[in-house]
Amino acid sequence: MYREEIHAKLQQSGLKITPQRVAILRAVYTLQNHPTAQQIIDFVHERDFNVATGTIYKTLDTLVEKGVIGKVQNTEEATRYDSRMEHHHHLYGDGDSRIEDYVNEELDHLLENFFLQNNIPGYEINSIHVHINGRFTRE
Amino acid sequence: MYREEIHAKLQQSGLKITPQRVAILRAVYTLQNHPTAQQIIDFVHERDFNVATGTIYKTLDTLVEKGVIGKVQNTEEATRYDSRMEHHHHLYGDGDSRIEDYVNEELDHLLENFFLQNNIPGYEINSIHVHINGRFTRE
DNA sequence: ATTCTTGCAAAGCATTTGCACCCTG
DNA sequence: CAGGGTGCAAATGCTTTGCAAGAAT
Repeated sequence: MYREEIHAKLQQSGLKITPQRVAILRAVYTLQNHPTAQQIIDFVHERDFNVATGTIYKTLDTLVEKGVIGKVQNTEEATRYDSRMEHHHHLYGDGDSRIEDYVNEELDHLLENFFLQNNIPGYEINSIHVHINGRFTRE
Repeated sequence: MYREEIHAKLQQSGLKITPQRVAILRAVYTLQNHPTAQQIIDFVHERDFNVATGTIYKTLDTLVEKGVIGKVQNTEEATRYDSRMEHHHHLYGDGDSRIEDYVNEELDHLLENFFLQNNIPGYEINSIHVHINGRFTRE
């Protein structure tokens, strides 16, 4: 990803172009494997210059907010436990801490068949969980 | 969930039956909405007796390990960022910190159609992300 | 000047760890 | 008395926050 493209991305999102943002964005694009904040910090420190930890976190938040980059989906709260042990999926409530179980064998078969017919080279599937995001319209 | 069932669960898993474990397990079964450790701590303190924080965490870990209860899937590390903004899914490597993107429009359509035909009462879907767990057999 | 950014260090929170004690077979 | 279980408090690790200083328009 070239400097010009990074500049363009920032401009499109309405953010000012600063050396810190350019460096952070370049780190995210360069580090392929869904980097953590720490990996981004290390990369920036090595390749560019010192950027404060707090700034990295703030900047990453800003970039996610503006839709320039994404976050790998996690519950982003504390770990939550589950009393159901059968295979099941989850419904997440947007802006809601609710998580409901979703059990549907037909869906399981559908996915199983799909991946039997659409083998992923170099990867052996163990299990598939569907994360459904949406809004609860009851209770 | 009755005391006898909880005792049976513990016994089946080869764990000793202790008041702490019974109380924690009852909390997980009673608290419906995928409780956090903190919610379990509060519940136990209110309904039963004081159990040390460290004990709750250790016990929950043990119960998950023995397959008595589950954890809601999260990356359980630090937040990870994603440079790809198109809709996509993720391949997770078991025992591997790798996360790869999986892009497949056919899968997206399949899921979309499935949920059009299988409406979830009281819930409005915004987005669907498939978490695929498995093993990378390359690199 | 006003607003947006940054640096820095302290604070916050969820979770883990180390160790002493305890109980049970 | 050996091993598993627990309590407690300190430590860890990731992330956030508050505030003062700097840069940009």
